[in-house]
Amino acid sequence: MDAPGNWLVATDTLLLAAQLVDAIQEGVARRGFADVRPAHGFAFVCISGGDATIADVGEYLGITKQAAAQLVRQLEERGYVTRRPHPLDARASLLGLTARGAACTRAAEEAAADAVERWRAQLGAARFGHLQQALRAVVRPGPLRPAW
Amino acid sequence: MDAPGNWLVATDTLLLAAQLVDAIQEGVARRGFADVRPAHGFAFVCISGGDATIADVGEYLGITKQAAAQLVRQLEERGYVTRRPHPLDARASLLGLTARGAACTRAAEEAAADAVERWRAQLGAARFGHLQQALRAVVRPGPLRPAW
DNA sequence: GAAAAGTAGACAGTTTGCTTGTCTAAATAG
DNA sequence: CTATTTAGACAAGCAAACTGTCTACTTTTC
Repeated sequence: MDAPGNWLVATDTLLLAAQLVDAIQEGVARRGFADVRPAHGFAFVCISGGDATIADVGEYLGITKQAAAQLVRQLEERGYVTRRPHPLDARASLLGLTARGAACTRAAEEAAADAVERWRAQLGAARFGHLQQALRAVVRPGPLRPAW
Repeated sequence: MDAPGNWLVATDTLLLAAQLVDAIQEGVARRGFADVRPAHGFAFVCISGGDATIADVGEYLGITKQAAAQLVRQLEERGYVTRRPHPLDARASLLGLTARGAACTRAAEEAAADAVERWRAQLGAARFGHLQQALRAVVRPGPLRPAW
């Protein structure tokens, strides 16, 4: 029941994710976006989908509306996000990425791709494919919370 | 260069790690340890190694000595950790796990093993073995910081 | 062996990211 | 038209991190 390898797999997973986050963070900063945190990047993903509101961002990140509002305000002040009135609901605002926001999203994707590319190089195409498949199979879709 | 699958692999990795953290946290709480956070668990790993000081914990977790001191104080108050004088250095204290601390560590390992066991069940032995191997191959040893 | 420099950890204050609670204005259901 | 829900703002509070400063002890250097 208590397969000894399982704990090792767990720590490897956590360690790998932590290193990936660090690599993305570092790569994004190196590309000129030093004032964004990982959670901001995840918010970008949600916002770039188009037509997201503050409440949507909150639900996506698994935080309260208030926390999401604060996060969006920061991104607005820093020039990553704009708000325009919702055409159908005068209470709400629709969020959108500025050019800088889109550039930052691209930087994050590039940094992530670079890091993952190293995995591919280390594993070779076949084993990398297995990894890719296995991840897809065990992960459940859900919000990308900046947990722990 | 910009392999489209890479970003997906990255988000799957992050998502999987977040879900794993949640599962461990939930399993540990269900086993009777509701007052510990993930970072505490990582501190236990460091402390259970034996002969760790507060500064060691701080370095291991990638936080300042002050933050580590506060964390250790909480764990002491909650009965997970003890301090004894350092035999060679009157300034320092050596940390150790109490029985409760050891039990909590075991609970975390069990919860993690349970979560990973689900992966094994979903993948089958062969594909799980590939995952295990691939993780081992790409992860670099390092401190298990509660990053992001 | 004494003076200088470094280190372990405590104490105090500040920042930050999140929380709950309350409020408004607008939308929707009856 | 009234009652309920909802989007988001405002305020206060909490907790985990940070920096800065201090004391006591060790280690290094002369």
